[in-house]
Amino acid sequence: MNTASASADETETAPEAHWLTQEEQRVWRSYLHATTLLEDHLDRQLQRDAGMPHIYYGLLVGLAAAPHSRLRMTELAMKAKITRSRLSHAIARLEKNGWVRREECPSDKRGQFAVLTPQGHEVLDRTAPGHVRAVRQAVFDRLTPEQQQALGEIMQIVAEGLEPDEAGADLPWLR
Amino acid sequence: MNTASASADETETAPEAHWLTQEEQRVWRSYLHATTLLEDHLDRQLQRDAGMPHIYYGLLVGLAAAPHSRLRMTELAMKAKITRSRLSHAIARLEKNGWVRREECPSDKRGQFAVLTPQGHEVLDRTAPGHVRAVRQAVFDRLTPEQQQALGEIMQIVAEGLEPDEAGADLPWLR
DNA sequence: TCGCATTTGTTTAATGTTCAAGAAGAGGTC
DNA sequence: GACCTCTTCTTGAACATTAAACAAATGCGA
Repeated sequence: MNTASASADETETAPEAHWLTQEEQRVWRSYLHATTLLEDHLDRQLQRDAGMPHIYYGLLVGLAAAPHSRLRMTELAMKAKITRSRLSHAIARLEKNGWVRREECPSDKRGQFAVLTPQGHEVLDRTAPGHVRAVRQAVFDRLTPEQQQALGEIMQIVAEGLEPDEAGADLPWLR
Repeated sequence: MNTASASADETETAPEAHWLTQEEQRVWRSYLHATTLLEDHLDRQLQRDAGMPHIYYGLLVGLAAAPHSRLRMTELAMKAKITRSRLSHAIARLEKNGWVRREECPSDKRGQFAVLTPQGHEVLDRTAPGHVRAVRQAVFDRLTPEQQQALGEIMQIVAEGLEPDEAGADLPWLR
């Protein structure tokens, strides 16, 4: 039995609300395969060359892009689309590596800043070219300009759909 | 300093091999945001409704689609695009839940089959509609037919690029 | 047949993530 | 101020993944 296709006696007609059509299935499978393989690929590339997983690398990039290379924990979690708990653990590890340090927030004693250290900057400078190359090879080099544009639009739509404006939305960094 | 943009004195011209253009950066960031949020969303949906993470659910789906609901470990790892080690752990857990059982392979004494149990089937039947609904809401309902088609093509290209035919390719299930 | 590299799958330890709970401060209302 | 609720961030335990090492079987070539 197939748990994601149209029911057996309905070869392919209306996009029944509860199942994916053959074509939708193909698209969805491609999405899962590509994202799984790409995540694995980039994780390995960065683990090998920078000594950290892809998401940790993204945290350093996020800090580097911020004024004074510093961001409140919640802001950084928001940029990275992860939970504050996950961020806490991650920053603890990056701190141990000497790539990030914490600083207290003067205006709000609950708050903490994560600050990129010079060593953190250095790791980025050293490893960014290799990482960009990996992303290019895996993605941009294989797509036409039209496909690149379409990808951007599609992903933005999906991302926006998952972080609605309404209060009470289940966003990772508010959990 | 920005570790993924064109260098400071080059506002935006040729797509320099080692950096992403502004536009490429936007696309890449959208990709990362969408995939991170979607993975989180589906993991939570399935953890809540089916008591397992998304990738485990995918393993059950893979088995359900196979003849006799059974697959060799390596074949299943290949379908799911994961390592055999990861699969071993996952199947151990699913076995403990009673959703999968292992069977020896008669023709190759090293081999093992993973087999979907009746309870495993039952979990899928019970939870598939909710999962399909979540996927629809997050993805297909928000995209035009053209975008859906483009997404399928793009993701297939990326996936293919990451599993080349050459011998010696670093594929998860061969590690 | 022997020897040896390869394939198949598991195991252990280290690492990373999730979940639930909680400490501590902020901010509002009375 | 006293009280309450919400926000911010951390913690510890349970769960999941990765990495490296391994045992056992296969199968190929001498």
